[in-house]
Amino acid sequence: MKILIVEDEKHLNDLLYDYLLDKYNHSEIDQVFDGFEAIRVIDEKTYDLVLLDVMLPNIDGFDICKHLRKNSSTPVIMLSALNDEENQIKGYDLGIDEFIPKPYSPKLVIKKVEAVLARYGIDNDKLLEYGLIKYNIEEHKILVEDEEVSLNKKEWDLFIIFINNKNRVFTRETLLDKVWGYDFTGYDRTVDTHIKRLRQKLNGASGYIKTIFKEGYKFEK
Amino acid sequence: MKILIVEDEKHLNDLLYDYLLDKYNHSEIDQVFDGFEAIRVIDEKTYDLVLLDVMLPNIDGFDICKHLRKNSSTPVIMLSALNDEENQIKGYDLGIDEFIPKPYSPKLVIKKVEAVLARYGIDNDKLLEYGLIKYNIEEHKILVEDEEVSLNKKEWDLFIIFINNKNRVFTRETLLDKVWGYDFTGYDRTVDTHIKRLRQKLNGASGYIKTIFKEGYKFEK
DNA sequence: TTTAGTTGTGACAAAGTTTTGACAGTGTTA
DNA sequence: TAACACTGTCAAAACTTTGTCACAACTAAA
Repeated sequence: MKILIVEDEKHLNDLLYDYLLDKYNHSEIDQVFDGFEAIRVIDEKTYDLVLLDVMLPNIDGFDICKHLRKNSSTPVIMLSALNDEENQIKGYDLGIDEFIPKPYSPKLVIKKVEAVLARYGIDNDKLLEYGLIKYNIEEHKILVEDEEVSLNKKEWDLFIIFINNKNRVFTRETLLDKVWGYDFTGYDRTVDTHIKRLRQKLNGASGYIKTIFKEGYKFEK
Repeated sequence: MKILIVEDEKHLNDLLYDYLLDKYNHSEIDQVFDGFEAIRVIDEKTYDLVLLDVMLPNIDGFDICKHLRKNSSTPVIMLSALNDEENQIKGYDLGIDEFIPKPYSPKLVIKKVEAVLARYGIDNDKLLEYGLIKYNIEEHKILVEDEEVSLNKKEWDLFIIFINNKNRVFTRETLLDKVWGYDFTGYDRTVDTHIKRLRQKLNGASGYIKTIFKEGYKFEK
């Protein structure tokens, strides 16, 4: 699940963040603090839900909502100190899902979030996402472009290391230590073979495993 | 930056989490609550720092530390209610970096965290910047005017030397020694060719590599 | 302005690395 | 036990990187 919090008061933003993380603890929750940033992240990433304050530096919540609605139907919960009917109506006209007047209790916000997510049938299925890949480490499950893929032990071990250490370059030797164990006495090309097999299974996401010539491999979108 | 908190009391764990997140707000901070989990995540992911409680369900902090030290030198700060000299000594023998007796103030913990990270020269791993160039050595990544550029090994090695020694003039001979090694027996114009290739890839920042006629090269905005 | 010495550049072949498919050994399961 | 899946090794193929060279472009000093 991916949730974006747009709120310029750091304290409130963090409060929401903590409550959401507590409730949806394997989710990606992003925080931004002004209108420009909000537009930037909205354009880059698709969220399951946006919590949107109205009064923001640079671009206000209404305009952000307008922008968002141009090409997405992501649910929006609007937070506002401007608790008058006119603003609420303006919000609903722009297609928001809930309007929560300030001051609010975080618990109320969580309730509304649950309600909205339920309404859209979005459930907190703990599938994490990285580009084309969805995965759940606990359930040992991985989907690539929504197709379930089954990995062998070594492939899975490699995958876990990569997904938990995105962007980091691993030498073959390090991978051997981590996956095969310190005492493995074989040949370091073995890593290549398993990388090959993992790449094949990753299909469209095979390119996420990058070869760093003469260094090793790294995992990156 | 990646920090792991191992502490079984949810309340204390969250408290540390909040303080750390506030201080290092773009970092990945993971929380685990018992010994088995701790071992699992330690094996999967490489952290920059581990905060480790001693009294834990399943496996205690000392054994976790032992396990961690088998193949890593990640800094460890140990937290313990067992505030006797013997336990502190036991901890330091296992290679921990700091020992903080409970009860502690979160602020003290943050201070110690800062101190340990500084001691190891670990900084909040954003992309470093120099003029038009952004780079992250660990991730083997370089952006020029926000476009990612891929460098070959030799180009990368040259780049690293330059970026770490801005303004310094290097003779071809010095560069050969540093990049190619003392035993390279080739021709010193090889350097020129690689400089050419590096400049081409640096695009708009190509002029940062200055030719010092009859001396060599230097790197400067 | 000329000249000798330096540096920049494109092409290319050699050297080195990585990818890949095949195979055999090992383990697992029914 | 037979069928099957998983793993490590290998060698050949595919691909990248590298060093050298020849010539063009430039620099500095006479």
